[in-house]
Amino acid sequence: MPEGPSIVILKEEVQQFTGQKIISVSGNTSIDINRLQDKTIQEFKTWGKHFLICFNDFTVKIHLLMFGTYRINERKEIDPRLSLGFSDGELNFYTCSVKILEGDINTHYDWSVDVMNENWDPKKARMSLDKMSDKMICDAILDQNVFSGVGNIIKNEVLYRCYIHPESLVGKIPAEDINQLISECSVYSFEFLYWKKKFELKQHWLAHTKKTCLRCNLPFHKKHTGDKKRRSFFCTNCQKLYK
DNA sequence: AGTCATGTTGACGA
DNA sequence: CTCGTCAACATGAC
Repeated sequence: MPEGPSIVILKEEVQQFTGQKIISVSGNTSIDINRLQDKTIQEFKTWGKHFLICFNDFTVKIHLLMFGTYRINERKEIDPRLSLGFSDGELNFYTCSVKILEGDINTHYDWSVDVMNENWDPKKARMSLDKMSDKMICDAILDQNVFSGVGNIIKNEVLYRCYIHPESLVGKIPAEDINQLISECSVYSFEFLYWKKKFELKQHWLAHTKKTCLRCNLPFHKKHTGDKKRRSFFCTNCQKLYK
């Protein structure tokens, strides 16, 4: 379900509850949910794939992992991990990780590494990559401390767009290409958001799950690459391997 | 029907 | 203690 853009959509969809008081709370999460009772939501935020429900002096962090889902003013059959009731609606989360972050949320997150945040700082990504020269780019792009919000789909699409083989070593990729990769991580994330809202994300995939390269018509390669062993779809004819 | 995946954490062992 | 590996979690698409 979730890469960064999907969590941005979630944030937009729950805006009706900003400033609302939680009048009932339940769920099978292990956190102390009583703490949320009668609290007012100050703000919803996201940091990459993290969905943040901010209160005065603490924040509930929700991570949907691979299979998490949510419902707004609806319920699924299964028990919610966390359910928040308001005077005029409810918000339900299923099969996700729920944690509490104490104090000022700004002390927990560096917003400048989130590719969809207004404070996103490409130069910072550049500096981080410079320290990872022996890593494969497919792993570096998925590093949430460098490109928060980027997931496996975005990884495959960005590498294809930039003509870079996923197993290329970060330190061997020309500076110009690195800069383009960094830029595309953010640019593609916003395109992902735009297409996902129109329910046409998949039809815009050029690499992810594809069997043939639309540029040269040769078959794609599918391989679990890097330390993370995540699926990569790539064209060895069009995407250059720097090693 | 069985396999696999848009992800991360924590336990365990070397 | 630290590093690396891997199981665990849990749903739905194909």
